[in-house]
Amino acid sequence: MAYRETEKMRLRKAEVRERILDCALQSVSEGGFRNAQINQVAEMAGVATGTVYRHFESKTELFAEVFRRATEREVDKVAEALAGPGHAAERLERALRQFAERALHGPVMAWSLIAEPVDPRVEGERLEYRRAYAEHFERAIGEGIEEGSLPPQDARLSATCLVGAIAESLVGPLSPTQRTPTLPEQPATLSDGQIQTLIEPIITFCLQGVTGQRR
Amino acid sequence: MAYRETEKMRLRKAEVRERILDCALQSVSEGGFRNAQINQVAEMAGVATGTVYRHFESKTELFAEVFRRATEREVDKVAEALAGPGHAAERLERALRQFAERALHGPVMAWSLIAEPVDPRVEGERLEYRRAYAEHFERAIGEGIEEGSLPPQDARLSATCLVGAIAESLVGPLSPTQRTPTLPEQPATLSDGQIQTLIEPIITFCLQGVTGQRR
DNA sequence: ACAAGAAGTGAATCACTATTCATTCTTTGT
DNA sequence: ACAAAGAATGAATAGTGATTCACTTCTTGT
Repeated sequence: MAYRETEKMRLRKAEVRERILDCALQSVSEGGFRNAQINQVAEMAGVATGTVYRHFESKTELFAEVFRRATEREVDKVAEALAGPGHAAERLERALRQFAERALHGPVMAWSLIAEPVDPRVEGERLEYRRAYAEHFERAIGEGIEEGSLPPQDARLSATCLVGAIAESLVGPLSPTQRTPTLPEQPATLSDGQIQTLIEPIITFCLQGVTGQRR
Repeated sequence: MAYRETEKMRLRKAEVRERILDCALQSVSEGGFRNAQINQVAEMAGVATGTVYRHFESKTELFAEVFRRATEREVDKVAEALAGPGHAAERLERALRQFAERALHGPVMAWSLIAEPVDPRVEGERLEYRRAYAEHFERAIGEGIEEGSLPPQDARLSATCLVGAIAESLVGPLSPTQRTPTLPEQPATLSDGQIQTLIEPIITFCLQGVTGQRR
């Protein structure tokens, strides 16, 4: 009995795992899930193909985790915006803005998270991701109803509609300009001005949907 | 010079093509795009694998056409609902109801059209499909603004939000219950009562979004 | 009835990559 | 320094299902 896993090794393994995850994330944020390959990720991370399998069950599992991670960042931002001061409607507005602005600034990743065709296992993560958003929105709406700043409504459905409305209106602007399928996904970069013009009517629609009040 | 394509042959070919298309459509409506295979479709249609390729460039092309077809039916229904009598808001309501009810009654196909991960070529069709809906809605909203029954707004964005909101709120109810990936997609069948309960708040949100009026 | 041209056939092939695993390299405790 | 236990390697493999194509069958005009 000679080798016993030591702290040093545990750390090193964790580092490698982390590096693989980072590289996979980067790969996705550059070319989407479609163009992300294990060999390529392994090379980026400076490890052999097989090593990836020492750390992740399968490609799917790896990318599911990548998705989860990228997602958490985004959801956290929205949660943060919702946690700030103000009435429910104001907080929702901040959160929706946050969501849209971030998406439009990192179009490839956003598109991958929102709309890219992915394998079912990853699609499962996407459902959770959307549900996570919806839950945050739902809570805020629920609070709004309680404090009387929002009319009574099915908070869950409204929240879902919010997520759908905003995601859908971003899909067009985000979707990679159609090209030769072999070329990497092409992000549609937008100016800040364009971004604002796009966001305003979306926010209006969403808030009206929730408040039932013209704005 | 002996064989000259004749009307009879043209018809027969068209029939075969049609049959293949029908079978592919049925295959999708039973198991989604994921589980649709060329061999299987060929068998269903009573032709050899190769024959499929005589009528369609590739699997992708075949299923893109399947998607287009299924889609046209749905879009037509919505267009019909929008074409009826009444103010813009009433017509929109009818159309949204139509959309949601149909989707919830044919959940596998609806899920395939709305949310199933599909290959990029087919995804392209999906974008068009969603755009087609959005265009119809956009027109109705535009008319509403003109006739003064709806407040001024960016009709296109509002329309997009409508599509997103309704599609998103249907994804949950439609999405196949997670099971062994090899088993066919499992539709979540809903009672008429459940369907109505689900639809009501969605409609409310959507109409409020468009009208800015509590209902 | 014949030959030319198409359409149909389906077993064999191909393409694509995720995954494996026999081998080599590292780490650890004695 | 040694042996035991992992960890890493990456070339080879495997699984999947789309696609091909040499051959057969059918249609048509003469």
